[in-house]
Amino acid sequence: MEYNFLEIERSWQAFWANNKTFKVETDPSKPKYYVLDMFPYPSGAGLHVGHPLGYIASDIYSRYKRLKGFNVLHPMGYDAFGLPAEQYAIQTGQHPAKTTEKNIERYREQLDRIGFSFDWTREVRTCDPDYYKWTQWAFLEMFAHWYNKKSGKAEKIEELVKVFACEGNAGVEAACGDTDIFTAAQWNSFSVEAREKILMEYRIAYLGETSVNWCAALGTVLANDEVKEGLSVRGGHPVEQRKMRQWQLRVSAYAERLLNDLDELSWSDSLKDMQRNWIGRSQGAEMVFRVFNGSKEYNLDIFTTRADTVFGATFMVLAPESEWVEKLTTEDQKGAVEEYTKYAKKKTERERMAETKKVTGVFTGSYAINPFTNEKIPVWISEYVLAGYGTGAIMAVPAHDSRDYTFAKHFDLPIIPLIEGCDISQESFDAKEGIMCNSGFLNGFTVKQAIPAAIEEVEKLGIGRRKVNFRLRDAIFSRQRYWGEPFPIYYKDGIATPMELKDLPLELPEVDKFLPTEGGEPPLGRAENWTFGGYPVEKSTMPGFAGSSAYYLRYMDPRNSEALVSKDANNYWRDVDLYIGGTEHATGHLIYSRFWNKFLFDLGFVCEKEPFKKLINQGMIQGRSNFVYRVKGTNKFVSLGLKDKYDTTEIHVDVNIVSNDRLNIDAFRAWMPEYADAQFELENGEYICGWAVEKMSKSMFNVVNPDMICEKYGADTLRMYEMFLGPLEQSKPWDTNGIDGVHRFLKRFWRLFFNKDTFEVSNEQATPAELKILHRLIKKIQEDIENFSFNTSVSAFMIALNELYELNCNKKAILEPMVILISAFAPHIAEELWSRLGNPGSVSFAAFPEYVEKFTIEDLFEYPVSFNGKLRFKLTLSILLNAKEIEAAVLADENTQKYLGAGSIKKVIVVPKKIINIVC
RNA sequence: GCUCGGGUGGUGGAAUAGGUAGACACGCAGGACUUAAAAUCCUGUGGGCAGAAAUGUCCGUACGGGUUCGAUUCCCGUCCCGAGCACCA
Repeated sequence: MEYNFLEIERSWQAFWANNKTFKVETDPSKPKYYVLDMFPYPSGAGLHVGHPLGYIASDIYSRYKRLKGFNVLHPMGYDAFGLPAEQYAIQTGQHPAKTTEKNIERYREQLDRIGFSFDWTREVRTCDPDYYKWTQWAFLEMFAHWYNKKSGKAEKIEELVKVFACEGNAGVEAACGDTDIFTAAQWNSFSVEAREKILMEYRIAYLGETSVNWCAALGTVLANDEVKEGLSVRGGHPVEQRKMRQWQLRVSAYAERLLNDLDELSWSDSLKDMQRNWIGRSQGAEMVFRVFNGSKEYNLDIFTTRADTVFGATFMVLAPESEWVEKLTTEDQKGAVEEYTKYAKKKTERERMAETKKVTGVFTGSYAINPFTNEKIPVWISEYVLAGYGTGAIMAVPAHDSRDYTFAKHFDLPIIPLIEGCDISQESFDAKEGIMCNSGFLNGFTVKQAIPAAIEEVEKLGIGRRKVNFRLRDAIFSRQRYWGEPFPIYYKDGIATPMELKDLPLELPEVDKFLPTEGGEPPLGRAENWTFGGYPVEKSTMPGFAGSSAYYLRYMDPRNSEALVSKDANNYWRDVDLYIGGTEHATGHLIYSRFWNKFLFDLGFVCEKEPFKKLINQGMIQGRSNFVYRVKGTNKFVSLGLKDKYDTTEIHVDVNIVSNDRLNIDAFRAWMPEYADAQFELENGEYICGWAVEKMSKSMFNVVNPDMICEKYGADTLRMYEMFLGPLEQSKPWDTNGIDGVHRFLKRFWRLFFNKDTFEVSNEQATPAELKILHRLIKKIQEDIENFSFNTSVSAFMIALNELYELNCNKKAILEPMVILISAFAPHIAEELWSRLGNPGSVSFAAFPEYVEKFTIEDLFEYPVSFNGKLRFKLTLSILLNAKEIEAAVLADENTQKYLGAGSIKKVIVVPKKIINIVC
């Protein structure tokens, strides 16, 4: 009987849907396991064959865990707010909710065809008011809390207010913005506005002036991870720096915890490194320099990691945006400085990056005193100093910092070497090694000794202190867009006032157009009566990462109208055991989500301090493009092997009309009108196409649609082939060419259960040889799945099948366990065979077959290799026997004795896992 | 520039607490079945040399060294490819 995959897959998908096979409930009697995919943004283009890779892997793992007796939570939903839908709405006038709904429908159809074991009763959509109610709620909680550095967690702002009223803020150690010190008496005398202004500096969600990535084409600000090389990730529009008053999240308060807690996570080292790099902890010192502009004196703070090099600080540099620029610019220099700051301001991020080598700067006219040498040193301004890092000002040590070096050379400033024997004639000496010189009390110290010694001295002199700085900035949380979560904030007499939980969700209002208003306000400015209690409501919306930051919590209890997640549900499901998704979220979603979780953890709403215990990054699936070669100036196409004989143009051709790199000529002629009368020069009667690996995209004509693969080969083939393609975490091109092999395997597997057209399996007992095949497979599949080495498990299935064919084995005792094993990979065919074997219900909850070592010692000696009196045996199976048993077995083995000569063995050394050494 | 990965047949890739390199699959070649096609099955397939053949032999895991009885695997250096960060003081 034919393997009718279309019929089998259709009927079992219906079975799963009708029986809600994969619906889960909290069940304290069973261990939980939570497998999560990064939910997709439903784009209009639908899924291509690369998208499901991670979903297939997570589905295999989920199914495996179910077989192992776990209560598996495996949900799916949609990250439905986003720019493309809004851009599309601007162009067509269609409401983004409508296009999003349509796209979701298409995604669902495509996903359903692949046979995933999602619990769809838990589906969430970030654009659903019942969902974003809790996004807004979390924001309100952040608004109502501040970060106490003493207790190391978020605390209620009301408590802070009480402290202010009793003691002022001098004793408060908070992660906060710039605030002056005030006493209790002062606080109590402040106006409501003044108090609110101060509190805003403490809130975890706060409104503040900041330099943002402004994208004029999109009319909105973007997060750093939404900008790549000065262009917006979505759309590729230019992005510039601008100062704006925006909602922000005080992510930086959590920098230390975000960094430290990485250690306990089972994430790849490269991903952890990316986050460490992004958080960017650096240890050093903050130091005060006396500066004077001729009339007035100030204390200027700088940050350095090289306090040991103070003796070589021959000038200072301010960032052009620094507030110090105004204070320190003298009359003489005013014109030059203004010109320079204007120049620096109008430069876009992109231009700055392109010109990193160019040295620019201007002298302020002011001087500072080097606190160690007491020398008078000039204060300059240059764009190579960043306003957002440290204090926006540095002490420049040209001898030992390459940036300071180029600057000093360019403007002819003095360079003093501080390390014995270092050569600074061509470049600076940046390495932290060597013996100090020209450095007063530090002379003779190694650099490693000098750094702490210098900081100690600085602290002793009272001109500075130890300081840790982070690169991680607060997250900018406002977007001047329509299609996002509205802020539950209104402005009462100009004061940002939170709504209450009972007022949520604050739903998106209808607008006539999705463009900014003529007055430059965000699209919500078009909403009629966008007020709350008569007061105007915040007009910006939340960014894309808002809705995705806590969705894994919502899945635990998706229909709860009282809380984001109930205590019970959270205490049962706790955290995500396995998270699979792309590496592109390393510094965006995966940081914000961890921050969000930690915040809710501080407040006691969630019980785990980290959301994602284990994380796997699936590789990207690239496209494999095909080419035809047109002879220039003609409509003649020559096959790959002949193209060098002509002057040809390489033209992309739709991969769907090419098979095994052979062009379907009729389909090509029908593909585009201009090729209707194309001429061909063939090789051996065929047109061979060239190929290359490129990004999968419409313009390269290399997009392969999973629906098409399911139609032609079936979902089970698609699933197994995607895994067979190569290691999960590696990027690799999609190549439909190899899919026949996997499809053939499934057909052969199917036939094993049939005698001609009748389903027929033998009830005979299995032989040891057959059992060996089965148990080796069980062991291999189990190990492979746990190591996420799915490509080698597909191979293992193929090998086992070949061996069973050789033995002509169709015994139920062997085949039934194999059906269970394969059900994680190819669930449809497994269900069908499972039911034909006479089992009721779904194979999904069968027990994973148990591996039993049933083999004799003879099995161990397949490959003797001798060398220098040592004899080694490679074992095909790992040994559960202990060393003594093996030694006895080797000594008793006839073949070994014969091979080596009786009595010649002196010692048997067992190396774990693979090798036995026999010393003669 | 810094950080992290990775270089194995015509192709995707197996094999690393050092031990038969190239499993499995694609492709290709030959064959069987067929009026034909599809499907299916069988055989061969890293390279060189010798041989009618079985087979033998040498070379082969980016390149050059090293450790070792033995290196795709470990160490040092070089080259190339990919990813991330990029004036972070």
